[in-house]
Amino acid sequence: MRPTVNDIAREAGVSLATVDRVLNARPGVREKTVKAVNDAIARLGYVRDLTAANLARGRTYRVAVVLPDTESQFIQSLAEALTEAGSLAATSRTELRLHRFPAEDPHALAALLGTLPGRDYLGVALMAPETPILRDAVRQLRANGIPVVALVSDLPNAGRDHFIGIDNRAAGRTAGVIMGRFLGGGPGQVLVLGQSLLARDMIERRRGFDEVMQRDFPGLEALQSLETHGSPATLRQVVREMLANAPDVRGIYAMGGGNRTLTQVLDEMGLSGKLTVICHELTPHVRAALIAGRITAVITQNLGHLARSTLRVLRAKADHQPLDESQEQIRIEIVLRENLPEPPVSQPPTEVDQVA
Amino acid sequence: MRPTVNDIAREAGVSLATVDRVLNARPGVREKTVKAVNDAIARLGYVRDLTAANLARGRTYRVAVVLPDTESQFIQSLAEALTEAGSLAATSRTELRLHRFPAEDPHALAALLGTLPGRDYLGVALMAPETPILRDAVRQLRANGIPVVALVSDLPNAGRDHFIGIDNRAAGRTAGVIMGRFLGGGPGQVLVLGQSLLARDMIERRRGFDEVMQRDFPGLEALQSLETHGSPATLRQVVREMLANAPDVRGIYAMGGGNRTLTQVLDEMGLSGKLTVICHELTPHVRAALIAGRITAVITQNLGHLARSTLRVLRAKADHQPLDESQEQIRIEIVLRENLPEPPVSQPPTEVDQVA
DNA sequence: GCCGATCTGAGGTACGCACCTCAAAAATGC
DNA sequence: GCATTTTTGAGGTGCGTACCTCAGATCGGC
Repeated sequence: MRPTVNDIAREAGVSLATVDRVLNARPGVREKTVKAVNDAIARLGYVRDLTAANLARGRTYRVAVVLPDTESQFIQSLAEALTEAGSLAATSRTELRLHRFPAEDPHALAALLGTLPGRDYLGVALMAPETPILRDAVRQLRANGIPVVALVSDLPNAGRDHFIGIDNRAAGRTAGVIMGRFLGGGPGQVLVLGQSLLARDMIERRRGFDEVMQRDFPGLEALQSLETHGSPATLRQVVREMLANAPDVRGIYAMGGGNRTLTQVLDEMGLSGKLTVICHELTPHVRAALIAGRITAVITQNLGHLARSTLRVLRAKADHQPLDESQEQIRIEIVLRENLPEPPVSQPPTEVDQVA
Repeated sequence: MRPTVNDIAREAGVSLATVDRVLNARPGVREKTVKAVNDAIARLGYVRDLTAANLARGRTYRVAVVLPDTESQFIQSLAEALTEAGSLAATSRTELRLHRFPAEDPHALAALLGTLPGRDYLGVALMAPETPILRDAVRQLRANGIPVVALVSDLPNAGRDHFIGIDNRAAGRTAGVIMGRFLGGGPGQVLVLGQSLLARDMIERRRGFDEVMQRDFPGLEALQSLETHGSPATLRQVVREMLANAPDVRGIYAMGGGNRTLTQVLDEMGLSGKLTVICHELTPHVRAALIAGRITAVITQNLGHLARSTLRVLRAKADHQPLDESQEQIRIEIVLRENLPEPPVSQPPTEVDQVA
């Protein structure tokens, strides 16, 4: 049998109350006694039973996730992954609530964040562009003792407690190597598309991409980034224009968003399968395009891991416990048609228990 | 507050004992009453609190992991990952014990497996070649009510309960595309190395590799597999011989093991960085070789995920609970120098609790 | 309408821990 | 050595569930 608090008390020659004070870092215990208890713990190899501890504490981890209300497949998949992770975690006293805010309205976002402290949340996960207003709102939350983690896109200057997502610069480098290698090092030109050159993740991807292209593939020319501002019409127009005027374009790097429109345009121009197309995020549409050969490679992150990591990190932060960094690191995945993972079956709500 | 069994009892107009019987599928409850209880559960949105349940049950998940005693870096990394996952899971009443068996001795393995039922194990994870003796031993375990999962290399004919690892055929295909693309489609020859052509995973990787090479890269010729039998000397000899006689070799696909020797030989021959080298498993040595440019790409699986998945699957099997298949699927990861994840810091044993 | 068989209810104990109170003991200041 | 403060002990309650016992209710068959 594994040792319990009572064993510790006996072994250390103190009472259960004292062991409890030591274990939970409550005041009123002499240094000497603390040491005696810790020695006993070490000697017996005691491991605290967290399930029992949480049960006794009667604690429920209520956590808020705040996402923009964009209709993009990526956000939608992310929301699904989070919801599913939340429902699976329900058996371990964890509750996840999703909040959406108007994508282009920082004030609405700030207002939403302002209401959170009153709702008994133990932590907040947030995906949003880093505006000054947001920074203040995040600081406010943290001042209220609510840990904040940034999701997908980092918020370094807002003082978030943790960032959950990939290293976008490395992701850009990865896209660069694949593009360069797949094109045999050149010669040729590469089109680069991005929603907005102001978003932090886009900037970093572009920087990483250029790094590799310049260093390793001087024979290839990466053209200036084209901004699409999330508008299909704009995307359609700039791509058509560029491809018509630049016969040397052999590859396209889509740094974010608009993949559906992009593949459509390429199809219309009869270019599907003739260019090396690399994009981000394995959404259902991208998956199909990959299988059909319209997209060559995808740089992506596992949204399931991201969602579960979010819950784990927020719980750890709420408990002031250290993280298993290696588990929380989100990998930069390279997906080709050949290593395409099975599509996640969105599970029907189940009555059955799940081991967390 | 979330509803408890007591709330269910009140809502259904029955006693707590009856609710308990329904929840745990114990006999002695009329159909009608069962339905009443289930209705109440649905109405209140009751979710069983597994932590409390396990606590009350006083259950400890004791799990055995059986690995060959090979000294390879892969097995070693795997053992480390398992140990770490086990120590992190200790707070949730889970105990993992590692057993090793002489790699080339199926009888010793069978004998070891035979002793397991007496040791109060709730499940066994096993990495071993599928011999007839092993098949019988596995059947014996399962006849004793102990679930068995295959690790890394599948045991389909032994009737394992689950396989935890990558789809090796798809992994071979992935290696194939990268090889083909990186070599610009040819012309040229590709060397293929494997420990033993009898091991199931090697066969499948080769099959997948050939599939892609033949279909998509007819300009490239994949040479016959060279067997190394895990012997550095053999590997050294065959590689030297082949490379000396085949000037058209532009790539090497190492299907498993011996990566350390391989990079050494290439170094000695002055070929490092001149060939496209693709191997499996991101061990510390392979990581260094990747950074140094001696290896081009690695097809790997995340051993941390694999270890955690092992524990989750065994617990679920022991509880006769369904799995979250999408979470348990081990991905085929492609690692280049550019998307190399941070090395896992092997954590010092910590006194602090971890949320599971 | 009686009998045995089958269901159901009430209540208890236990799991390992958190957290509370009150009083007793020990250490400390003067 | 006394008063004061600090440390410690003993004990209790509750978290949500499992599992056990025993008595009472209901059912089916005849």
